[in-house]
Amino acid sequence: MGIGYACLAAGVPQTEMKSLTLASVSEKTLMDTCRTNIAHLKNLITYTKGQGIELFRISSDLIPFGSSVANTLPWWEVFASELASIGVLAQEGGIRLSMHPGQYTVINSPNKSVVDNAIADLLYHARVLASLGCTPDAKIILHIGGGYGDKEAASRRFITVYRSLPHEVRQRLVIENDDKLYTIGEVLAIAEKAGCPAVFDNLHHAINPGREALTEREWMLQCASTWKPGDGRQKIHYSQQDPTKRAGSHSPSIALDEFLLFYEGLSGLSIDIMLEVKDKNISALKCMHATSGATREQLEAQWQRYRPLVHERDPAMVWEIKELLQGGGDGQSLGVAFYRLLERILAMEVSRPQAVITAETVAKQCIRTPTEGRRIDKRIAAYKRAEIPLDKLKQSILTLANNHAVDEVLTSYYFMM
DNA sequence: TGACGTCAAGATCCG
DNA sequence: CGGATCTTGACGTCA
Repeated sequence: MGIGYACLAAGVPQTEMKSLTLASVSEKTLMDTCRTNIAHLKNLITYTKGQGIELFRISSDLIPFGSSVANTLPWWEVFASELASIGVLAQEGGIRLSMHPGQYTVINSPNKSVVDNAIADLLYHARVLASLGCTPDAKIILHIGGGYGDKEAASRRFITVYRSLPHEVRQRLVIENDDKLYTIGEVLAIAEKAGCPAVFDNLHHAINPGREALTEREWMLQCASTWKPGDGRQKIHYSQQDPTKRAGSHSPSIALDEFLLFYEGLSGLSIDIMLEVKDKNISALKCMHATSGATREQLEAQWQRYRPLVHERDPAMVWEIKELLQGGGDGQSLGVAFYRLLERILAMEVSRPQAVITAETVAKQCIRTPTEGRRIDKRIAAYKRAEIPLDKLKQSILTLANNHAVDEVLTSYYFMM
C-alpha cells in the first residue's frame, strides 16, 4: 500500500513550477523556465525520497506549452541527462511516478482538432515519463471526456481513439471516473472493452455514483481486474469533500479518522493511493505515518513544522505535544495519537493576541533591515486593530522569508493554514 | 456568454 | 522603487 501526493510540496523551497504566457514565449524564456522547472522537479523528488513517500504525480506544467506548437524546444534532448538522473533518483527512492492531464485533454471529442491536440498532449506526458526512464507502471491518468448528448457514442469514440493511440501512450494510459458524466460503472465498461486499467476516485464516485449499488470496496475489486502485471499495483484517487465549497472541491487537509476508516476497508487489497488534497505532502505524511508508522525522528520533524500553528492557537498545547512525543508507544499508535491531537488543536480558533506573538517570533527570523522591520511592525499593528486578516499578515512575512531564503521559516507549515 | 479549476504571470495600484 | 493586490491566461464542455 503506497500513499502519495500530487504536483507540489508545501513547505519545500525551490519546488514551484514556473509558467509562461503565450505572449512571453521565446527560445530564451523556454530554456530558462524548463531549466528551472526541471531543477525544481529534482528538488521535489529528493524531498519525496527523503520522506519515504512512495507515490508522486508530476505536474503537467513541467514543460511550458509542452504539447503546443508554440514550444519548439527539443527539451527531451536538451535536458536528457538531467531528466535521466532525476528518474534514477526516483527509482532509488522507490517512488512511483504518474501524470494527470487536466480537464481540457479530451480524446473523445467529435471535433478532430480537439482530439489531435489531446493526442499531442498525451504524447507530451508520455515523453516526460519516458525521459525519466520510467517503466510502464508510471501511469497517465485521463478522464473519458465529454458526453455530447450521446454517452454511448462518446464512449465508443473513446475506445476507437484509445486503440489508435501510439504504444508509448497506450502502455501508460489509465482512465478515471469523473464527478459529472462518467460513473465508475461506465468507466469499467470502457476499460474492459479497451483493455485499459481503471482508477476509482472515491469523491467523484460519491457525487456521481450511477445506478448500480455496489460498495466502494466492490468497485475497487472490479477495477483490480483491469490492472495487468506490467501495469504495476492498482491505483486509486482518494479525497474528501471541502464542506465549505461546491460538491467535488477537495478539502484543505485529510481528516485522519475518516481516512483510517476508508483505509481499513482496503484490507487484503494491494493498492496505491494518490491523495488529492490542498495541503498535498502534509496530509500524505499524516496518512503514511498513521498507517505504516513513523520513527520518533519523523514525527519530531513534522512537529517542528506544525509548531507555529499550534503556538498561535494555544501555547499550552506545545507542552502537550512534547509530552506525547516523549511518551511510549510504537510508531503507528504514536503517529495516530500525534496527528489526532494536532487535528484537535488546529481546529481551535486562533486567538488574536497569541497570533501576534507568534507572528512577531516568525517575523524576527526574517527581518534583515530596519525598513523591513518597520513594514512588518505596521502590518502587525494593523492586524492587532483587526484591519487586515491574519493571512495578509502572514503573506508579508512570507515575502520577507522568500527574499532572504530563510529556510527554517519557509519549511514550516505556518503559511499553509 | 460565463462557469468550471488552477495558480503563476502580468498589470496596476499603493505607500 | 518595491511590495501588495487585482486581472488574465490557456485549455474544452456544458448550461
